[in-house]
This record gives sequence, structure tokens and C-alpha cells, in this order.
Amino acid sequence: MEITFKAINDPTRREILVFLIGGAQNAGEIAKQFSMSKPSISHHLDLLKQGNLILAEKKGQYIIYSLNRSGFELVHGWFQGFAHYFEFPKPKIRL
Amino acid sequence: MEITFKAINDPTRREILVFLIGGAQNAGEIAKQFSMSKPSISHHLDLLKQGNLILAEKKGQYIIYSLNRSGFELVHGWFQGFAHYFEFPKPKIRL
DNA sequence: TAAATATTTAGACATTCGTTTAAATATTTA
DNA sequence: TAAATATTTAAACGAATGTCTAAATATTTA
Repeated sequence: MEITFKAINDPTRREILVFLIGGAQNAGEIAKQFSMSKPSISHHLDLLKQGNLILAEKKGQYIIYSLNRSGFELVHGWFQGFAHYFEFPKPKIRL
Repeated sequence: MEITFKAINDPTRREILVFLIGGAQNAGEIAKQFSMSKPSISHHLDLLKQGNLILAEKKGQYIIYSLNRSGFELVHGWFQGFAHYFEFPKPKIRL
């Protein structure tokens, strides 16, 4: 939970996630999208993986990253608790 | 966007949000829930407010905080892009 | 008006974070 | 096997973050 929210907190990591909506990509292709060193992107990918937001699959010398449903479900589930609040607002405290 | 994700990133701030599902509360009552100084909680409330996740309304010497729909909608909207990718089951209650 | 209460603001400090360059590991190709 | 390619790991460093205590601001009450 903690690590998943942390992973989503960074703008570069969110951009990586959005980029992967277009389909799985290897680390090099992902890095090309950003004006940032490859080690930095590698670090971001690691955090996204820790947060279960992406999956990594080794294919030869490449590592192919794709979106991982489980991290998104975790966050989505957390937000569901608030969905109820906004649909049925609790009365405010005494005025 | 950036500030909203940042606000959600901290565990204490997420606990405050969950606490406010139970209804609006003043700063002192919120602070009582945590083993942390009042200035720290005040700082967290400020960040949540900046992220449009809570509203602050002054009532006499108290400041009453309540959940703010707009920040939640922002984040929810961002996640919707992934919902299509994963084909999440549609929630029964709209956020 | 003075004291009490509620909350924030300011300043300090240790920890975490994001980035870089250099080096290491793994795989493919010549 | 050696060189080239893909990616990560390590080490360093400035910036951002979360926390605290002390002081300031605003409001209510005696």
C-alpha cells in the first residue's frame, strides 16, 4: 500500500504508467521517452515494480515492462471507500 | 495534480482522509487521533487542502475540515484511463 | 482588558528522494 | 572468445519531506 502510493507520487513514474497504456515496452524504449539518464528510469521502473504497478519479464537481453493490474486495484479499492461518502454525505458536525 | 498526488502519498494524511469519512471535524479533534504534535497535523491538513482533498471552514475559534470532492475526482479521473486498459468492473456508486 | 483556548507559522534538523556518473551483470553477435 | 548491446547496481549529492519546539495569530471567556 505504502510503496504503491509512493510509486504513483512521482510525475515521471506516472508518465511511464500512461506510456505503458499503449502496450508493453522494454526499458530502453521507455527511457527514450524521457530526457533523463537510463539509470534514473531504471530506478523508477524498480519502484513501480515494487508497487505492483508494472510487471517485468526478461526476454533475451531485454526486459519488457507492462502494466500490472494488482497495484491499480489496490489504489482503486482504497478510493472506493470515499465513493460512498460522496454519494451519501454524512451530516456535518453541529453548527 | 502534482500536489494532490503528493498529498495522498503520506500515510498520516491518508488516515486523516479516512477519518473524515466519518464526518467533518475541527483540527483539534483530528489531531487527537494521532500521536503527533498539533503543528505537524496542521501541516498535513494544509497539504491536503492544497491538494483539494479537504475543505476548511472557520467557525469561531475552530477550523472545521471536511472531505472535498474535487481532489478525489481528479485522481479518480486519472485512474479512469487505466480502467479502460484493465476493464475494471464499473463501480455501483459514482465517485 | 487579560487570560484561556484553538490553530497556524517559523525555524531547525534528520531522513528520504531523485538525479547523475561510473562500474557491474547479462545476453547476443561477430 | 571478444566486442557490442541492454539494463541494473553503487556511490554521491543537493533538494524535498516530515517532524519537533517555540512563537505568533485569532477568538472566546472571565
